[in-house]
Amino acid sequence: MQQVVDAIVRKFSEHSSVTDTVVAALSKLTPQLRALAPRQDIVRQGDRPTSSVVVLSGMLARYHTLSNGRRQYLSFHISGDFPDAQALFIDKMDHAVCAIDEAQIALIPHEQLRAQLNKSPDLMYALWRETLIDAAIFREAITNNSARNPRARVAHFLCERYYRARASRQERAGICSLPLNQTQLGEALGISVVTVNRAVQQLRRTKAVDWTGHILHVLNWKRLCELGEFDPAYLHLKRSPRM
Amino acid sequence: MQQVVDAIVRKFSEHSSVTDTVVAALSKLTPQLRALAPRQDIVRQGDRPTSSVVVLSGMLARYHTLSNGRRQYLSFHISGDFPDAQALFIDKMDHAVCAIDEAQIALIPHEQLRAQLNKSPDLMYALWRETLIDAAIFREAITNNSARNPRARVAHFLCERYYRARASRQERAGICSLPLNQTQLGEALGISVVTVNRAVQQLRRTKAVDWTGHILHVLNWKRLCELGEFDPAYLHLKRSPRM
DNA sequence: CGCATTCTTGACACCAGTCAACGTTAGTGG
DNA sequence: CCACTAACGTTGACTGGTGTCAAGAATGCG
Repeated sequence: MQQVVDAIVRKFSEHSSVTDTVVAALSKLTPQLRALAPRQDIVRQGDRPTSSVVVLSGMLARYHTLSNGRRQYLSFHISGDFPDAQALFIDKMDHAVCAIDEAQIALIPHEQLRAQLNKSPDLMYALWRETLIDAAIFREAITNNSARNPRARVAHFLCERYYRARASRQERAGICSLPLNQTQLGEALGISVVTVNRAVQQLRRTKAVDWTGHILHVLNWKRLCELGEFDPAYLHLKRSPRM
Repeated sequence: MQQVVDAIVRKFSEHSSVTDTVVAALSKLTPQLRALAPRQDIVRQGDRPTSSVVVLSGMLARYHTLSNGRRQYLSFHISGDFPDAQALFIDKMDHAVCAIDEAQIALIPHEQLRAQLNKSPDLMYALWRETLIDAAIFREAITNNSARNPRARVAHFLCERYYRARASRQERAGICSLPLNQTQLGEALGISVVTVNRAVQQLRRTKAVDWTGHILHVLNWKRLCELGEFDPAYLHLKRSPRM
């Protein structure tokens, strides 16, 4: 269970001051651990979850399913993230949550979490802030998918992934795990696989970044930021990680 | 001031149970009223606001400014909306807020609002829920701007505007105010003005909807929903308005 | 009435989607 | 260890949708 508290504390520390009372409140939780297989759904559109998911390892994603069956990925989540925090206050899921690769998660019953939120306002503010930053990331995705060409779109996406991985201090410098395939990236960015492929190759040629076999190599962070017009302000971290 | 409480109560009632204690807490606020001219900014990217905006009348919008100067509209807001609620818990604005047409707003000092949130958990949950629904709308915008063709994109946008206007019970059936021009709609949906124009004309030909001169006429709601693949579930309203 | 803004239209170029084939990689079982 | 397979990445040819540009029509406001 310590593992769960640690993941949440580390994540919350990125944007909030985590006091002892917050840690104490989190320690009262008795989450249930669970392993997910690649592509396994943990929450479906229309569900009314009674527990909140916390990612411990691996990557989870949220997605919409369109009437033609197409899938639109909305966000990707790593250790410490709450991909369905909203379900605490909104009954019905308007999107689904699935695992991208093998993932470990914790399930916290809503009742338990609500009880601790009521006892610790700081915990409540931290989780609220978490959901607000989530919204900021969605806004940036609107802009990215609406106003940038495919190359910039992919570059921006890679910037965000790498920056958030660095912020979580789980990865070595210059490298981060990115267990997606190009089809899925296309479904996130609103472009076809072929276009993703050509954009990735263009980026490789710039020597700013390489992405092969689930590992992202950042070779020239500054240049990659320029290519993606990336400004991390929208992530609202207390301090920038060393890049 | 009653006007401000009314607008907020009406809006919160759409998704939450507004108890007497919530109304009492809201009545303690002493907001400052302000009129905005069309296109006037009220919050700029990078600002650290000390008050929250509540829309009383007219339409406000949030937008990103890109490095090339282009503008990406992120959302549009009407009476009762809190377009910068996030600033209560996130210092620095990652986007700007402006008026679309002539608008009346109320400014509530953060300190005051925070004090009342602490006194009334129900108020806090209602505002939190408000921000969560906001996020759901952003997610839908990602999908709309990434996965639908221009005609469906415009149709979906019109559906959302009309549905939210009906939910606010401020407009007559069949009609709602939409004080945008086609250029702005293009900047919201990630398509060019010319493409917006052609999509609007296609929609007119379907006899499902007409949009001329800042007034949206919905002629065939069911057909419009089909054209826009619109399902209002993501708005998370307690009860659907009569359409 | 005159001007500014917005809407509308057509011509044209090009980017990105689709389709289809092929290459590559990784995992599986014999 | 190799053969087989499935998933994924890559490429080219082609098409069509969407952006850009530019001009003209309509609308609204002073």
